Amino acid sequence: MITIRFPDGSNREFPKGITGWEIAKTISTSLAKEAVAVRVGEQLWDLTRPIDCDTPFEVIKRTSDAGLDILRHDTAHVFAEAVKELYPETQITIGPSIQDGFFYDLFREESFTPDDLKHIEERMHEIVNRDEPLTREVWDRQTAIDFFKSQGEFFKAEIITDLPAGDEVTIYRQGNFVDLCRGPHLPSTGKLGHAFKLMKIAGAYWRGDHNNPVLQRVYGTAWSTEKDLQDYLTRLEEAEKRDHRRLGKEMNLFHMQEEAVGSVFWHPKGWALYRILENYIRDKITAEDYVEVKTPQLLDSSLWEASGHWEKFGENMFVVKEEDKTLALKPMSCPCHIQIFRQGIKSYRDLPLRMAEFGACMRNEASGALHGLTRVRSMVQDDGHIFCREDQVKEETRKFCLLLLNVYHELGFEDLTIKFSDRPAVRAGSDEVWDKAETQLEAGARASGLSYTLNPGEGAFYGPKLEFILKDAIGRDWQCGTLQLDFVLPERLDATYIGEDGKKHRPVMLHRAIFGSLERFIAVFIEHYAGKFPLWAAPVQAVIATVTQEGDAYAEKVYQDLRAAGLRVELDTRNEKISYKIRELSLQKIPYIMVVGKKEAEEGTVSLRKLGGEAQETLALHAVIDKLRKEAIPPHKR
RNA sequence: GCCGUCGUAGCUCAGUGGUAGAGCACACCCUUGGUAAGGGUGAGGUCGAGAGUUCAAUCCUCUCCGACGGCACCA
Repeated sequence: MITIRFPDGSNREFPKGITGWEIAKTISTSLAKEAVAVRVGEQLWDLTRPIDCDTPFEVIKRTSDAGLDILRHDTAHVFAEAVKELYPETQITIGPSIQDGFFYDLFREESFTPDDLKHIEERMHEIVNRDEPLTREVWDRQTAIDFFKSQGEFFKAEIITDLPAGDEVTIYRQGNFVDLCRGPHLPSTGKLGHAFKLMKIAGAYWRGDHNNPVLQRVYGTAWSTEKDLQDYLTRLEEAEKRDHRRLGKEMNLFHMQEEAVGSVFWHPKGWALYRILENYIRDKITAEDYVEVKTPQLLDSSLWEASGHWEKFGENMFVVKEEDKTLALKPMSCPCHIQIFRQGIKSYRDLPLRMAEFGACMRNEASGALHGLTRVRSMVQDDGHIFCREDQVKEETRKFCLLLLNVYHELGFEDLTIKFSDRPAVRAGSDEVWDKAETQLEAGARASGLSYTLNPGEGAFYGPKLEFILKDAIGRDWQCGTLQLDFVLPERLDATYIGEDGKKHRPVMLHRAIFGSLERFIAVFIEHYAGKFPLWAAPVQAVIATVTQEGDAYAEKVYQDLRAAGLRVELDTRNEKISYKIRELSLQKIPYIMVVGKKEAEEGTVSLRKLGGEAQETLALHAVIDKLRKEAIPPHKR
């Protein structure tokens, strides 16, 4: 007999060699039905694998995270089996589970088409219906390698060859399909169910290296129930509706075109939003004793050579030849800020010196990297550099973190994660300097009450950094804010200050941004609010819409009064029915519609309708002005 | 940059080896209508660019440009 310990702490005895599934059945049939695997000690095991010794034990249900993971992995196997049945010449490589589903990387001369995916998906459903048992086998390594080679599966053979020497080579068999896999898997394909769907085909390099062959990657989604699948597909649709590229067009905020790839044409409403956010952040940093500067965009290559950018990022810089000179458009503002710092002699009394710029930067991003406003070639950073002494790093870090948290909070973002990236393998500066830098940056982050995850080895070559990551509506993470410690640039560009001792010292430089780029942040802002901006940030805060021409004169007065009160309003006196105007203005996501007709003109009122609501309230004109003015106060002035 | 898909009216999209169509938007007319689409008429396109095949190309082939989805990249 063996003793099985359950998660609630209870123990029970079972005969040696009992399977996890059998144990689950003794608890309840519904649990056994929900079970996809079991946890035996630290490991996840197949339901059908015999258990030989005393162990902590837990049933993994299909709805749990670990369970879903197994389901998705199983779906990948069923996918691979279907592919091998339909297109036997295909080599299969890896097929892991990922967020919301799985992917499988395939090698085949011919491209898979969307039609092929349909056929594969149909075959997958058939395989599920066949209810093929999955069995686990432990193979000798060389046997496995030879087997896969004999099957023409050279990628698989390579994977096995590269497995760590001590690892067991386990094989899973389902029907005629044999695959290398760590497991665990469901007892049979029938248990998988039908809540999966193949989504798209993409290219991916073998082992993620662009020197390797390109494989065809098929993405699929898989869930424990068909309802979950449906919900997921609905979520995708909803996310698409708030895609900033779509809303940018629909709301007439901006556009992009062939002649300016990677750059933005801001339309009046988009530019209004841009200026509102720029001015907001300007207010915030001014209150924190930043000084704002503006530096050149076109600079001689000698400066970039001195700063190290030429060597390290030259490929991403736009270069301009001018007679005997070589100039480059700035990809970032830091070297320029050091030039300002270097003007005149700085004293330790001048530190910390917080220098900010809305810096227009150009980076020659790879064409495939461009994406709406989130990845552009021409952008404006809410850049800033804090020049300080080493002993001021902690306090400056703390201050910045608090400012950033406050800004994100005021703008409505609460879902924030932080990564602390420490020294990379290739770096400048001594270990002693890095020790100090990491310790202080960490201490500063701690002092602000932030929790963060470690991102080992991902720091910049000149110093460790904090990355602030927002989650957008589609669930994508966006790195917006950043704080980077830099001991190298001040050295390279020879920034000094005079210390208390009367001698020259090197300042430390903190590179920092809250939005990152205005463009990217606006994209995130649009998606976060699905275009329904808070009143203070809405480009057009209200539209006065007339019912008939009888209301025109009064509507004009309302319009002028609202404008005089500092509100961004428009007047809609078109010859259209009021319901038509309401529909159109609602689709434009105008926060308030003010309906003005004969009745309102006589009473000196407006009928106010809030976006998303159906109820209206009729208020005196002055009351409406008060109400909107109050609501339109930016968060930092409340 | 790489792999794949796509590019037709301002927008969303249909379509065909014999030089094109819908809905919305736009213009004009009728309508003055009270909270998510009133009606009529009209204008609008070198079918992304270039080359090739063909009697004939928006459609087939190739090259280029761009967009989209991934991959790689993201100081």
